[in-house]
Amino acid sequence: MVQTPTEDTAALPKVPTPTLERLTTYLRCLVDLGASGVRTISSAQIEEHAGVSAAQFRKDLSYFGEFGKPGVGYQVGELENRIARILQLHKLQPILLVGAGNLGSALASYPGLEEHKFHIVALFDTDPEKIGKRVLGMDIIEFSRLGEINEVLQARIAILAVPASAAQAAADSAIQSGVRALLNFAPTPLKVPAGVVVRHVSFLQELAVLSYHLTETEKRGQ
Amino acid sequence: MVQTPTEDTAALPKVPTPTLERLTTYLRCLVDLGASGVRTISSAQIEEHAGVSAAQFRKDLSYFGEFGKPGVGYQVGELENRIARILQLHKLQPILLVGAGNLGSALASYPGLEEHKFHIVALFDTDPEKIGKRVLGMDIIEFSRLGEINEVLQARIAILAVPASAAQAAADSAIQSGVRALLNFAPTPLKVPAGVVVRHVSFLQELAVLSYHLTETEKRGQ
DNA sequence: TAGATTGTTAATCGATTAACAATC
DNA sequence: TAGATTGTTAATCGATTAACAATC
Repeated sequence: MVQTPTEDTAALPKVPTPTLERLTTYLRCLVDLGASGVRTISSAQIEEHAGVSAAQFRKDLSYFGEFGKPGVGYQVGELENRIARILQLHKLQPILLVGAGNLGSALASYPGLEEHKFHIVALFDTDPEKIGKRVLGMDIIEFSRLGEINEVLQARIAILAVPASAAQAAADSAIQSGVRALLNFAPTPLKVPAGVVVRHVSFLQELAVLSYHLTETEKRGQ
Repeated sequence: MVQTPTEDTAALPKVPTPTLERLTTYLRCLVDLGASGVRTISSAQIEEHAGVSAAQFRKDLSYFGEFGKPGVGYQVGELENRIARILQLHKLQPILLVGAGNLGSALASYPGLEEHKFHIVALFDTDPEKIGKRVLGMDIIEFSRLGEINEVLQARIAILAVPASAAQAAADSAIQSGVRALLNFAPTPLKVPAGVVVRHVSFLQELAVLSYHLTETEKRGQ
């Protein structure tokens, strides 16, 4: 196990994305359990409450260190804090929201955003009709001013709730202004430089997958 | 390869979920290419336009039959139709929407729904303030009437855009009324009987994954 | 101490990628 | 026919599950 001199950080095993996604599930589960007075839990109890196998839960945590005591289990409060810290949910995250249509406005007022320390700090749109109108106490700002505005705000995350035709331009501007993570609600893939992370949420894609499974279950049932 | 007598259908190889998700990407790509006058495409061109490798594309299609001609490629229009058919996007799909808050209303008016033959046929909420109000020409109906209403409508897909606390009850009612596929926007896992498919969309989960990656890229960059 | 439960290693499973024979 | 490109098989990669030694 000789480390080559050029690698100065002992490359930790890369964390699988499904593991990261499950962390938020564990977190919600822990918050719930904590609220109902539970102080200690075992991986078996997580399995029951979160619907993720005990083995999977322990494996997931193992990417980040040791969290429990053999024979005892995990401290609810402590585990909650440590997972929140891993996901950076312990400190305020400023977020840009591009697109102030129906979806954008709904996302801006999504309950739980603030609770998870996500804070939408600016709202952009290209529609002159919308500029200056207010959503949740924020002015809607002309999209072309994104760069200038984010110079001050320094947000690193942007949500794109724009039509497919506008998505790439929105992404480019955001990245240009320093954004390094994009949540894309537009039904189109984005091209981004290395070092920028994109997650894509597609309402229609989800429905299509369900639609496929519908006929499958019918066939089986029939 | 002797078929046991109890298995009356030659169990087709199960289609991986990622394959189904990519089908919608191909579809969009094909629609775009078709609109710009392209008649024939190769898997290599799909790779370029859709950002999915040519090998992956061919493998994905292979679950459903043969679609192209060696040495030639695929007919854009034909492939488009066949993929739409696989996903059942060729016939109207009635959908129930439970929850007429900000998110529910935004989803109801999502552009592209109708284009993909998804049709929201009823909108439910428990809030007495909202009952009878109209969204997109539809009355908002008291949630307790879901069963009675769907007896007539016979929708098999429901979208849940309700708070976490109401999600399980909404799912139960929908399933009771004949729904077999659920798209869950509530930040909580659902318990459903076998034969019911659930897809879960979690805005906060997506943001949390991005948030994690942000610090990772910073570490690497640093 | 004995019983419980962890963290980790090894075995399994499934999806992606690469390679190529078949064929237009 | 020769060149191009498919559909499929085999090799690789990565994630999940199972098993268990370590330990509270």
